Amino acid sequence: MLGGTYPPGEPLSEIFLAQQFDVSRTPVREALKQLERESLIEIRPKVGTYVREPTKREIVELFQLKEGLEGMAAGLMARRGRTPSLEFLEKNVKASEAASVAHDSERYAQLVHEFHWALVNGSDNTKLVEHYRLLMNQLAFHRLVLKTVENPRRISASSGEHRLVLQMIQDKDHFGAEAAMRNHVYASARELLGGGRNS
Amino acid sequence: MLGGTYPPGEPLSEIFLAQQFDVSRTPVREALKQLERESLIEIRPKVGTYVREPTKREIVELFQLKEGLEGMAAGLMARRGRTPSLEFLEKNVKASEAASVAHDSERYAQLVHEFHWALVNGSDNTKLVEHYRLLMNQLAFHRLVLKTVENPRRISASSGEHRLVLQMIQDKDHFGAEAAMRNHVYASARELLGGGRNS
DNA sequence: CCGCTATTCCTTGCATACAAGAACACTACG
DNA sequence: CGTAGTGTTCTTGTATGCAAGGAATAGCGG
Repeated sequence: MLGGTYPPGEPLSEIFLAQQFDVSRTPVREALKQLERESLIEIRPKVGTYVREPTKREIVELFQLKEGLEGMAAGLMARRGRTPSLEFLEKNVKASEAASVAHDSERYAQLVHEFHWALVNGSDNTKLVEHYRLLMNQLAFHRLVLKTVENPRRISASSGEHRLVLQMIQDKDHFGAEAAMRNHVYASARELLGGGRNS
Repeated sequence: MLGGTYPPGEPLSEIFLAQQFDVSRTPVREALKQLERESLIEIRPKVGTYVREPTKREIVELFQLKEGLEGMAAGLMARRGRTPSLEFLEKNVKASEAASVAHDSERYAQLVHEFHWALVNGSDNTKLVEHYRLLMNQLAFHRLVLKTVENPRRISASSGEHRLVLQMIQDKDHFGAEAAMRNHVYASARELLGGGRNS
């Protein structure tokens, strides 16, 4: 629904959105209620509905969760042996390394996105996938995350970390895979947030 | 809302619930939509609304998630030093051990519940708490979990595991705390589900 | 007696009218 | 000129009527 971008803090009246999508207020209200449960908007009763601005602390918390969930996924995937997800990951890492040496940061960003999702899906745990989707919904629409890291050094390091995670999964080292993935997510978050583990 | 127990598979008509709570269908519908998002019920359009029965696989997946999230929480809490949550945990473990030797399984079950929640809250990560709450909502209403384990041997072992987790947190060993908590959750789940890591 | 078909009843989905409350602007008074 | 009071207008919350679709059942034909 909110495919585009509404500025944070902007009021979203139900009647306005209803006219936008040419429906009544009822389905709009249902959608807004969902978005409120996902912490994407804030509905103040009898006052108005506003696009929510995540606090810095929340961003840090979300990245901590991301680290834990993706680490879990890596560990679970490492126990599974050869799967279509693993083959996809292998091709993805190869393509990432190619994009890295070619300095094609846009393509690399896309491949990174696919890598993380393939890994989570590869965990073969639908509940984990569902929680991860919720988590990413909160992070994805934040402009902080949208600015793709274009630092060539970071891209090269990130690519190496991806390969390390892949290697651990191939070796069925679930312990190492989880650690490697956590380290990778932590490093990426640190790059985005500017260092410092706690707020 | 669903404080009580509706049998799984039972149809829940909106109009019936509306009469039950003496409100119109609109707020009932909103509540049901939320419960559907939490996978507690299933709304088949133009057909009916039914209490959802989690599959065995989903139960296993949820326990895997529980293991990961509670492990995360233990690790995060171990980094925090002395907090009110830690003091609460210390008192809780003492009380648990007392209940264990007294074979008061009912009191022990209550203390276990408080232990897990105190630990998650002690992580000081509101997003983690929120995801954990969602997770437990799916598990709590399942009768499988409600049958408190009354095996004295398991109670004794569980109590010891709680103390070990507490010890690791006191020692600020976040790595050990996470491992100990994971092991505890895994052992408890195994007791409930009857062994076997995968379905 | 069995199978097919049409109809009726039930459900949820949507649109709209009304109610309640909060914020804001305007006015009157100190 | 400042401030308190009041009225208007906006918002969301709720109730209700209607529409659409699926399922079960009754009726009919073989």
